[in-house]
Order: sequence, then structure tokens, then C-alpha cells
Amino acid sequence: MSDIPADITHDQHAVRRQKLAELRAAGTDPFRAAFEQTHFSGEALGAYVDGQDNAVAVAVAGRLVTIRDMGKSQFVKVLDQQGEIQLYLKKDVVGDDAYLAFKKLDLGDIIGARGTLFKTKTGETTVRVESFDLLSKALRPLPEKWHGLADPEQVYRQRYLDLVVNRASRDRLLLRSRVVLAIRKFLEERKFIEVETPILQSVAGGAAAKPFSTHHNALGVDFFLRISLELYLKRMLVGGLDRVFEIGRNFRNEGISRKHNPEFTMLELYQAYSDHRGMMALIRDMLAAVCRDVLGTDKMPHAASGQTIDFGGHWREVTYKDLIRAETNDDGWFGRSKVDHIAAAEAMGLKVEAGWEDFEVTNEIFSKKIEPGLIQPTFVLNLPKELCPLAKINREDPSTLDVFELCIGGMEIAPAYSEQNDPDVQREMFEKQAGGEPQSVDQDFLLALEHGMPPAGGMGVGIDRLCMLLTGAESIRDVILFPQLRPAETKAADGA
RNA sequence: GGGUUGGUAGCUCAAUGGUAGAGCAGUUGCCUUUUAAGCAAUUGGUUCUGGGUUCGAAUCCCAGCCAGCCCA
Repeated sequence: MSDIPADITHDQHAVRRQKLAELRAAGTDPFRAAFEQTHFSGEALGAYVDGQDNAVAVAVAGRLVTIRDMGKSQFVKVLDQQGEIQLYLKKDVVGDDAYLAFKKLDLGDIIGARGTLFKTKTGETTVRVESFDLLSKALRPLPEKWHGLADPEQVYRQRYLDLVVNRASRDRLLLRSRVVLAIRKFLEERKFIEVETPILQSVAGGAAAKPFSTHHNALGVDFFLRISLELYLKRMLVGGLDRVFEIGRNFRNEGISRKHNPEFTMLELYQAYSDHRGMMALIRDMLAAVCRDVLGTDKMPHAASGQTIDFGGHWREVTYKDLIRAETNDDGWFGRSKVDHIAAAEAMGLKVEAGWEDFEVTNEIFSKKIEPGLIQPTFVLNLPKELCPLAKINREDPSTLDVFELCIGGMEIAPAYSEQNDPDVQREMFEKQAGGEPQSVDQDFLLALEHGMPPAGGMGVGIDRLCMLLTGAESIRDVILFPQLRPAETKAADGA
């Protein structure tokens, strides 16, 4: 029956190419243009009427991921966007020729099938296939399904294979889409307007990070890829868009780690006439809503700590200084010298870099010793003024800012500020931060501020980290479809 | 950038200096409601790359490439 030469049976790619050639020789198009699909798998499973076998007709399509050959009948499963559905093929029903053609299909082939829904003896809703089409021949074998694809390099480089065979990856990455959708829904209800601002920027501002640079040929100028969304969104506030947000990619030319990818996604939003206190209420409502939307509950387990994170309960509020005082057991911490701070930090087992400012030494204690322990949603208030030059100074303690850092699951999830709208103070902060590099001050932004920006609360939410939290992913790579890797020589696709 | 672990069949993994194996997948045969189906037979290897040690290297040594983890 087969025309597969014995000397190529070990080479699955060659066997499939042979089958492809046979299909073409028989006048069959192995790469169809379209298929009239009536149901996704999930919809079809839901369309079955209890007790009424073969009452509902469906046409489903997807990738063949399981084949159970019973001789004169077959049970197979196809995978589509909604998951898997079982198909049942009977020689008597589809006819001898079609049945023979079906037997020549391979795991990984993409097919479309028409038939009716019924329930098998074991209770699985299944399509009793009347006819089918091969829609796209797979020339390469799928990874083994039982163990999945385990090689992390292949998982990231060939994510499409990971998505087909690793259920957990698929669910995790699909959840990410639902998170973003839930955020859009929430913000839309709160009258926020979604905008898009430039990625190519002359001055990459809004954060302290090394940018990527690139070149525009026609203009003959260099650009940076943005490191934050902030300064352009605030220009929208000046322009009268009182509630704006953007969900977009930022690029930072820094190291890659479990928590860092060179390109990552931020939500930034700005609300005129609000402040950081208003942002606290907003993020609380937003995260509770997102969590309920994607997980169906506002309580979720946090594996690393063994705790249950409760998005619906009371969210702790504590100042940065109180946390530091408690951690160092030193009420007079902020009155002491840099030398004392360095000694104390080193005594805690932290490494202090030579060039660090005093506030950086203290902040190292915060990020290494305190933040990892903040599992339940915690607003860390009144950060030291050196940490962000774009926020308003706190009136009662001018060494601090009207900001919060929201920590959940031991990670920074969202910083928020009462936004600085005094152009003169803002210029001063920028110049101090620029340290004598005038080209790194965004003069155009300062010009905008001089036209008057309403008082506003603003916030940034790291979408990747939020998804790590919600999925329990230990690496940012697990919530990014194609995380950055060193370029590798790809296996050449042959045209044989 | 530093430390560390790994790279063996399409995939998941064995093989601790002496002929490179298994399961799945593939190929062939049997089975018309199966559940990671089963049974039987069978194909398949530049052991990441390049050097070195040795009578003999997947295994030991050196360098490189890629990846994971930890640190910076």
C-alpha cells in the first residue's frame, strides 16, 4: 500500500516529503486556501445537546495531535485556539478511499472535518466525521506530546512547538491576552482613552535606564528606542486628554535575567485632577477586577511563599522610611551618615558598589531585604526624593515624594506618583539628574509643561511581572512569547 | 561580565575510559466507541564544534558556540 522507500523510513522529514509528493501526484492540493469552519473546538463541545447524538452538525479545523488507529475506525484529536476536540472516523461512514487517505495523515497535519456531535461510551463529546480535508501538510514531526518540549532553548526559539505540545505554556500565554483585555475593559469603563506615542525618540526620558539607539536614514539623525511612556503621555494631559493610557513596549539596553527582558510591556496611565492617593484606589480596583476576570476569584495562591494573595482584602500602607527603620532596627537611620549606612548594609550581607550615593545604599536594603518579603499587596509610600524626578515633593517631609510603590508577591508591580506639573521644579530635577549632560534633558517636554499641565496622578504597571504573578511563572520568559535570546544559526528549511 | 550546570536518535531520557541504548514518534502487520490505546516486527546516531590525553573517549583535559540557574 505504501510507496515509502525503506531506506528513508528513519527520516520523518523525508517520509513526509514523500507523502507530499504522492498527494501532489494524485492531484490533491496539500496546502488549501480556506475551510468553512463553523465551530471552534470549545464551541462545538458546548453545542452538543444532551442525549441527542448526531443532532448537531459542525465543521471544525485544527492540528492533528493524537491518532488512535483501531483498524477500521480511528479516534483522533485536533487542536485549535480553544483546545482539543476528538474526531471519530469510521470506514463505513467516510468510504474506503477517504479512509485510506486519512490513514496516510501524520501527527501535526492540519485538517478540517465535517460531521455530527455524539457522545462516546466513555462520555467524551466527539465529532462523527462524514468528510474531511487535509488543509496543510506538516513536513516536520511534532515533539513528543506526553513529556512535552523540555529543552528551554527550543521552547523559546520555536515557541509554536511549545504552544502545540505544552498545555501549561499555552494556558499561561493565553492568560496574558486576557489580562491585557481585562485592563482595557476596566480602564474604558473609567473613561480612560487609549493612545499610542512614539517609540523612536530623540531623548529617551521618563526613567533612568540605558536606551537602545538606532538611525533614521532619510532624516540623517539618530534616535533612541523609548525607555518609558511617561513624557509623551503627560503631553496628552497638557493637550486636554484628561485620562489617558498606553499599553506598550519599552526597551532597555541592560542585562537579561529571570525578571528582565530587553523589551517589556508597560501600562502607563495618567488621570488629571487625581493624585497618588487616587491612584491607590484605582490600582486596587483594577487588580481585583483583572484577577476576578482571568482567575475567577480575587484570591490566588503564591507558590514561592505558600501564602494566598488576597486582592480583595485590605491593602497595607506603610512608608518607605518606616520599613527601613524596622528592617535596620534603627529609628535614627535617616539621620546617620553614608559611612554608617554602608557599614550597616555590609553587615547585613549586602554588596555596596563604590560609586553609590547614600540613597542608593539605603535602597539596596529595600530591594534586597524588604521587597522580597512583601507578599500581600503593599503600598510603600513616601519614597526618597532622589528615586524619581517626575513626582511631587511631599509637603510634610520634603526629603520624600508623593508616590507609592506597589509590591505584591515580593515584586514591584506598579509605581505611581502625584505628577510634577511645575515646569521650573521639573527643569531643576531634570538638570540635577542629567548631571551636566544637557542633551539628555527633554526640553520639548518642559515647553509643554510651561503651557500648563493639570495636576494628575500617574501610574505604571509592568504587564510582564503582573502576568508572572498571576500565572506563578518564575521567569519573565515564560510570559513573553518570544523572549530575547542570542541569535542562533537556524536549521535551514530545505526546499527539496 | 563572573561562577555553575547542561548539550547523546524527530522528542523525552539512559549509558562514570572498553561494541551508544530505551520509551514515544516513524515504517510494516492485526484490531469498527478508543483515552499518553494495545500486540508483534522493524528503521534510525558527525554523542554541539575544534583540538588534546589514551591502545581505546559520549565519558578525562583545553578552547569555542548555545542554553538554564546564581551573582553583578
